[in-house]
Amino acid sequence: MKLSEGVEAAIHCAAMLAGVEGQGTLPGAAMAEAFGLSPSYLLKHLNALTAAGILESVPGPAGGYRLARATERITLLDIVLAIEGRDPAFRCGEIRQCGPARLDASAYAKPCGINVAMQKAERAYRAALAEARLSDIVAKHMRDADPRSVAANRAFVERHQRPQKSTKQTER
Amino acid sequence: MKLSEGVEAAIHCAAMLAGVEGQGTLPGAAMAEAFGLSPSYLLKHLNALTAAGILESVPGPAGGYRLARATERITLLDIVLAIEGRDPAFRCGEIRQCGPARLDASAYAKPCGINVAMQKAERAYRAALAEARLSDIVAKHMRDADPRSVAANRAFVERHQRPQKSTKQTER
DNA sequence: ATATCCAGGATATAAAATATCCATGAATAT
DNA sequence: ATATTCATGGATATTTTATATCCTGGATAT
Ligand code: FES
Ligand code: FES
Repeated sequence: MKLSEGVEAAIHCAAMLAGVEGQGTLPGAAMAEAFGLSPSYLLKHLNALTAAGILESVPGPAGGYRLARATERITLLDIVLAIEGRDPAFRCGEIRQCGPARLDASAYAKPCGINVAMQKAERAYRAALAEARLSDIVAKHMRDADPRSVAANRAFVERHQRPQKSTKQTER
Repeated sequence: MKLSEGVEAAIHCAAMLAGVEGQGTLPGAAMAEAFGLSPSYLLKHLNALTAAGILESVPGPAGGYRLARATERITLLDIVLAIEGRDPAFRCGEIRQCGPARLDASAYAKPCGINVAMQKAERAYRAALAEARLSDIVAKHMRDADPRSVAANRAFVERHQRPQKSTKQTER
């Protein structure tokens, strides 16, 4: 049981994107630099977040990433599932019927008790993650973290964000 | 996030060992055969369970494994931690301070909010696993599972279990 | 003494995570 | 329209981890 490092990176990026104004975007390379990560690899995770509908991507110059919906409607569970996949951590391999004395299939109709106990625990895990909204994370950071840190973060997005200018704004 | 297959094997073995009578033991090779697993690899996991104090091992002929304590005092959490290790699934890599604009260390004194949210979810997961006692698993199996299956399991341990005879019993 | 079983280390293979590179395509300026 | 710039997405390499096997040594009952 081990979560990939990409999960941490993805959450940090989402939290940072929460700081851009309006429809502005933030290039992936900038976020990679901000956290000292390899850009090429981070893009893969950002890609996964985009595919999951958590982020939106804007190609071309002045492009980048932005959040696809409000921070109140993005949870840590959304991000974790997007990066780690939606499969449960424990998977019943049905090894109970892999022995030499295999019975008729009807004897294994009911799901095994081990699996239900494991899935119950995993539901508790996911429920806890679903309670953690991105808005809570950023709010708590603003309130509790060191002022120098929040100022530095704000300055960083201020410097790298790219306001979406022409078409999209006039369309609205 | 993915649990190793060894976890399922370990739980099944523990449940099977719950069926042996008294101080009797069950050889690891027999359990490997019962679940269609590679014996050499299963021994590694059983070894981990022994090191964690969940099982006891008896060398020599008439040797094997037995539970180290009552089924009421063995939880799925015990087994999962023994196989997967005690480290948390999510580890804060402190990438917030890996960027180019690293501040003074005092700015990162407080633990980051992302980590606390993740650890909170993991505590919920472990708490749920700690609620699941091995005695519950076997009781539920006896009650709900197909009668043919429980009979086959009982017959299997009956055939392979090895009663501990001489010294240990006379000592007591 | 012999046969059986576990413990542990060394080793080999398979799978997955991590990291890098290049081709494609979109927006802007000329 | 065309060329240029930039980011995305897919394809590819490298590293780490999990899985599986093998062998030696120690312990115990027959
Ligand atoms: S048969 Fe093993 S967990 Fe379901
Ligand atoms: S700094 Fe990234 S999770 Fe703590």
